[in-house]
Amino acid sequence: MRVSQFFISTLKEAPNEAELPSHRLMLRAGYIRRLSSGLYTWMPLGLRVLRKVEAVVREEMNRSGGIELLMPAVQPAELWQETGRWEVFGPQMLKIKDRHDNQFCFGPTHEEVITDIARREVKSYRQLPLNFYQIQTKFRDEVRPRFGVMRAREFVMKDAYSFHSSFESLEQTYRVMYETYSRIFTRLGLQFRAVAADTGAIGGSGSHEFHVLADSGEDALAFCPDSDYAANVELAEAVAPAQPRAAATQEMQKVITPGQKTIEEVAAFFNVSAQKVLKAIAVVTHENEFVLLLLRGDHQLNEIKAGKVLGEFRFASDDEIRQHMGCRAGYIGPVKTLTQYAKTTLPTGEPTTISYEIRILADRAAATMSNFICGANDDGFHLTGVNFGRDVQLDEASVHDLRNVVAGDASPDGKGTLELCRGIEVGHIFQLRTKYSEALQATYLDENGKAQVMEMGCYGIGVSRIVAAAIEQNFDERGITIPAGMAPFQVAIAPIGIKKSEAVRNAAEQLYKELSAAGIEVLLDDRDERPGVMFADLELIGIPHRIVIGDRGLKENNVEYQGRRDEAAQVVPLQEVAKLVQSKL
RNA sequence: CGGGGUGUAGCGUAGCCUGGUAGCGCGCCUGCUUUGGGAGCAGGAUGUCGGGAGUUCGAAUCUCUCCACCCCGACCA
Repeated sequence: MRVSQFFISTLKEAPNEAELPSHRLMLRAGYIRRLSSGLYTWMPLGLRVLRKVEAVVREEMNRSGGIELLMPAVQPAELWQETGRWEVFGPQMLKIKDRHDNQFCFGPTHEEVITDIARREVKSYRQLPLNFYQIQTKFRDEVRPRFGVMRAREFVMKDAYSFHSSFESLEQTYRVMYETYSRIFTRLGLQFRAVAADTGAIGGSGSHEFHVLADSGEDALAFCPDSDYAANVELAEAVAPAQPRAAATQEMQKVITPGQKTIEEVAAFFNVSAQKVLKAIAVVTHENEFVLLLLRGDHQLNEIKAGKVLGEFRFASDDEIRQHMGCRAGYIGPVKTLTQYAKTTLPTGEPTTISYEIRILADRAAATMSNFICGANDDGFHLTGVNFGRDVQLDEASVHDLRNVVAGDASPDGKGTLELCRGIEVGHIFQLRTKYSEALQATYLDENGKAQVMEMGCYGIGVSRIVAAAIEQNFDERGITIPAGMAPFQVAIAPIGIKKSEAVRNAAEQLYKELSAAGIEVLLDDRDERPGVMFADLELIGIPHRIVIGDRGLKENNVEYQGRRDEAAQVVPLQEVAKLVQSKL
């Protein structure tokens, strides 16, 4: 490709809407342009990258038995009503009406459509297993689109769905997909990690996420360097401390702590570590019960874990905290120095107060604290020397895993300690089991001629997100340095003074033809720009290999080669540069 | 949706507090010079100052309102 016949549109400065390196660079390099919040045009350069990723995904899916098809992006409401997800999916789903006033949605995912295909087309166990996939545009009306194509509303996804006559068959395909995903991300040259994951809204049992490792990733991952344990922090179990609770040695005392509201302030006030301070978090369940969650001061609540114990819940408002605890949020604690009262209204309309016991749930680590500090349920006061058993009743059933694991925690598999890193979720595989096949009555006839519900798996890859994630992992101060397998072109030729020097022009043209004929994607910068402009652009857009041709070198019959990540260029005889480049590809 | 912030030319920004004909850098167009790391000189084009309403003789600037976008939280590939 000649630059003069292509379209390159780079920016010296990134629009201020972008914050993340990958987002800024994709805009600067002219990979993408924003149309509206969460909606992006893939510019010619960016589209080439996107297609590269697609090609690898498609190739590996085909290799491992995937069968490609293409489903409509627009889907009828009736199908979604059959599985009950028309309501459940909520505002994330873009709902639209046609001219006949019939309801449709722009597909956020395709379990319903593919299961409909399966129930119509698959009749016998002899046809199973099957693994259909497509690469297609999805739309999810994200609460908060951000980071460019990383979390766009419209995005390209590879979604695969497998159907089976037994759970064993599902497990087998699941393992094959796990390996296929690992191969895809390896081929793309990405540093990634597969982790056990929460199954979330899609449901089902087994599930793994594939994350591209990057500090800016939205997910925290826990892994054990000494074993193969790895899980999303959402899921990673915080095991109970090995040490039992130490005996109470201090008397409980009420201490005036004016203005000390946060854990940090209280710990500093008493000159102890946050580990000695008990964190109390007030929440309200969907049944409107006020509950106190207890954590060690240095630990953080894991809302998914708490949700598994409590069901849906929300954080209590300041008013609710005062109503139930009689003080402000910074001073609440589990010790009932006062009876708890709640203001309420009698059926007669008369205001009154009732006393009752507030339910307490403690994290495993919090439950082993002793002689600790906590709020006194009195504005401006804390209690020291507090102990469970003596000052706060806590039964076994109230102790749960409620916190996020932290680095240094024991690995749940007992084989060492956990480390944390951050990742960008680019793939997710699920064992759906029969959730959708049952709802949609996708059955087949078994060996005995009996109708059986199909087992299902589903396997997603965020194709467009991979491009952003790859850049997030591969950039420097001059621009994009993505792995060659994803780069928009493999080689760039930068001729200096192409319009002036016939020697340069001839050498560049000949090299361009030679490399192109060898099937290499070459970009010839024939713009008659100054070298600085060419170098800056070619580096920004992330071409892995560059050949510079100038009169200076040609006098000695030399050109320069420089890899995108190389420190400096090397001088190469003109005749040998094609061979050199080919050896690098 | 809750909290915070920003909207001035294609991009980045000054001006706003204290109202008085909208400025700069980059980019773009023309010409000449220049050509190994985002050139120099000369000339030029481009703004409903996010929209609307109001206050005022006069609004980018003050007030109200709507909108868009970004950031932090709950969702997910």
